[in-house]
Amino acid sequence: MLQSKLFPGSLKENPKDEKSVSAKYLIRAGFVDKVMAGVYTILPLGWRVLDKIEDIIREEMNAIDGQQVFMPALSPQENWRKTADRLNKIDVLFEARGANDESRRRNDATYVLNCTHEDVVTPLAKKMRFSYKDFPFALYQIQTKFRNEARPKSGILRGREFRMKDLYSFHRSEAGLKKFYEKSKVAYTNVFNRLGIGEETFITLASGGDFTKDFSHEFQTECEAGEDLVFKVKSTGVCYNREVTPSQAPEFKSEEEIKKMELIEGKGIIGVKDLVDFLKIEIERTTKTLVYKNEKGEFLLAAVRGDYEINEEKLCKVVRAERVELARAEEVKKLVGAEIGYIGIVNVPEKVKVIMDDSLKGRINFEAGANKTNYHVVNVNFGQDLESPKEFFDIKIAKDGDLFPATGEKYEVFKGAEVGNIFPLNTKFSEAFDYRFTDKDGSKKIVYMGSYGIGSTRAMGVIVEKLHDERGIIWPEAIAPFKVHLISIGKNEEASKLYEKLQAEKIEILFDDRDISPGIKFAEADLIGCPYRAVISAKTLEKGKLEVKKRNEKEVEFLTEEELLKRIK
RNA sequence: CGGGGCAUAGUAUAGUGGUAGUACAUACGCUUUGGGAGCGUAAUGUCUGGGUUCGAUUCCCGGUGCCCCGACCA
Repeated sequence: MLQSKLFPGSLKENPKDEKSVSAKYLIRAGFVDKVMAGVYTILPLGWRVLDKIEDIIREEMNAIDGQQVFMPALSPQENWRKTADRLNKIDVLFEARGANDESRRRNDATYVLNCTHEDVVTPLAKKMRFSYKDFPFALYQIQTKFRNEARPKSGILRGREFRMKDLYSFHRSEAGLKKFYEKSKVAYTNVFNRLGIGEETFITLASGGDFTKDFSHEFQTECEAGEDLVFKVKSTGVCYNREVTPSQAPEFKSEEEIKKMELIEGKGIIGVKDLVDFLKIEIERTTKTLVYKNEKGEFLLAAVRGDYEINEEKLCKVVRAERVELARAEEVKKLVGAEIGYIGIVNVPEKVKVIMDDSLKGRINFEAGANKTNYHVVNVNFGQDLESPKEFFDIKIAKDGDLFPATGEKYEVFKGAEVGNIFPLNTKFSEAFDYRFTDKDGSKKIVYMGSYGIGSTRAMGVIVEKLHDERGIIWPEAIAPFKVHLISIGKNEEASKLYEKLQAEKIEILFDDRDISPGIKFAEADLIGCPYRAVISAKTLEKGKLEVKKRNEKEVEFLTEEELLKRIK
């Protein structure tokens, strides 16, 4: 490719307002162009990279017998109503309909812009495959997804429209699903290794969300621009996403006499921060108590140490509830007789269930709401002012500094960017679409499914986040837009010859044939980040050699054309 | 979803109730060629709808969009 012909060709101004390195470099070097928040055009340079990333993904999916298909971006609303009314529940779902009167006169239907394809692939599979002989099988596609994100961020790391590989597997049994699920982990590991981010990408246990009660597994790349917090158990290497991290609070120790409980008026003192300032005590001494309601309308109190937050998903598991939500102000008042803000774990009405987090355990002389409007109590002690509960639970959101309960070791905590995720869907979608197969004995059995995603555009962004220096991007050879960036300094004729020669050898080469100052050429070559830079100038021609430099090395070498060819082939 | 800010040339910005300026980029000419070159010339403009006004790019209201912080993110 001649750089004089490359679109757009010249450098963009350094984009202001872009905080993430990947957005800055990818925009400035002309890999992508921002159309609006979270929506990007992939430009020729970017497409060359993305195409290679997706080829690698494709090869690994084919290796586990995935068959590629291409499903539509639009789908009928009806499909999305079948699964627990996902049409109304998925808060990132877009719809599409005629944009003007004339268009709507022709066809006034409203469609869903797919944000994932379980709701399309399940009816497809159901139409085609229904004998036990047909299983297992897996379909995948690489496609544009649409998600109405509240806040797109960091360039292509999180967009409203992005490309994703999604694979769906279908099995006769849970065991079959499990087996394939493990195979998919290996395939994913291969993908990220080949993309050059394998060493910093960790399989991370995460919530299955609405999809499944089991854990799902995320592939998290350690990355400052990432949006997830990953907790790693150093002794075993197991990683947890913050949302599911088992957490034990570091003990809050205070060697002191047990004091008498004291009622303190603190009108308008609501919230942990107020309390800390007002009572002049450590935050660990305060107690955060919230009133929840489960799906049956039963109330319960949940309490954590003041420096923690409650993890509602953990709370659900502890009380075996489908879901919990915060009780409304009037409900709280009716239940414990005090306004929100003064709720505590002392003087709790008999009938109300209290779930205490283990961060409360072992404290002496602590604070709590008095369950009396405008009052708090201090110097509260288990055994003296309230019964010590039979059991403490883990219902808090983990934070940096927490310990892994099983071994007591401190977690290593880092920010991660989720480049892939895999879900054991089990029978969620097959039940919803009534997808069953006929087994050997003629009986109808439910199909087990899994879903497996890799965001290819996000992966491209994460790779740049990981592989760059102060001058620009450093692409791994496997996905670089070109292998060689040839630069001529005043000697275009000689360079043209070499360019044609290398092209004939099927080397991917970008030739900077522009008549501009060498400084620009060097700076731009560093920014674009091809693995090899070759320079032809009066100086090199004198030696009869080329100056060759690898992007990730400092030293230059002088090689003959043949030596260069040998090196890069 | 909550809070804050912004909208002027391709880009980044200045300024004004009456004629809109600068830089970079672009085009042309001359010079220049190993780490983001110099001089000269030229072309290019106020997001959208309404209101106030003799007159609005400027003031007011709505819309749209963008940015930042937080919540959310199967």
